[in-house]
Amino acid sequence: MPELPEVETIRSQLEKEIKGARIKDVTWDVSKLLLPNPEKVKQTIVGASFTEFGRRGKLLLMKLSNGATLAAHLKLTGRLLLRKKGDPKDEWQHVVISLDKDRELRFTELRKFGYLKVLQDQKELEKIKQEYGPEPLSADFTPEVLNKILSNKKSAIKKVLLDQKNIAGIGNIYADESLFAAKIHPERLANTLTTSEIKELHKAIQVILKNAIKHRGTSTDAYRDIYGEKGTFTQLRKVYGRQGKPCSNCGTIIKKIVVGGRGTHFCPHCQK
DNA sequence: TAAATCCTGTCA
DNA sequence: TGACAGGATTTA
Repeated sequence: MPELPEVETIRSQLEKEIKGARIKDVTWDVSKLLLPNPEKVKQTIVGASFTEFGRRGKLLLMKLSNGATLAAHLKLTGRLLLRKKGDPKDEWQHVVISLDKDRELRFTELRKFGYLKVLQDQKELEKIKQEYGPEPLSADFTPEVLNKILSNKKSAIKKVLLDQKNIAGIGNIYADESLFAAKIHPERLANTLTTSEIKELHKAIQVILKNAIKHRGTSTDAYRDIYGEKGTFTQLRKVYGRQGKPCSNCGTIIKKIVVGGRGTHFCPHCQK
């Protein structure tokens, strides 16, 4: 599923390919994917051009020349694909943003949980940005900041990592992978982690997210980049989706349990 | 805090 | 053929 590394991959690819591109038209066949409503989206973005591609957590922020921002959340199965006019229709294609030079930005969504949302102005953009916790790859995300986040939370560390209000951009794959790398059991209560464990976890989060970006994300499921290509971090994951297989570190069989209602993969021997 | 909700392809 | 997966929000 698209988490921080996947959205960051899409962000940088779009920046490279369509910065400055002008929006000519928007068409759709599922209204609920366009917020606040399709007509408003069309009216706002047609005629404008893309000036900047940003990201906050898993939310892609496409800034426009008219001061508005088109925000995209891909949830579990959303894709943004860059195609040429006349290319064969993509699977689950529901929104097409027609650009200059016969290009199309297509939004495909199998489960229809994701959305494209117009943010009218800077104020609306800032309001949404501040709903998230720190960006885990920014300079102000330090072990001390992580310590502060965890110290007053009496719930499972896995749950705390998934809450976007605590840290922005970590989803099920990278939560499990980070906890494995830090040798921390996913059900440990957040406020019981030692200083050195927090340091390890902080490092694991940063190393894993950076490496996943380098490999253009993980494609265990529907995720694809804007060219329709799979990410290659899939081959590097140690626990996510590897239940029943041996741990790469000790050979113990990887277990899958449910934590906070989410499938959670870990090594019962390595993670304490 | 836990469960239901949205949605549909995949798997048992 | 029914259970399951899952991000974020809503409801119990």
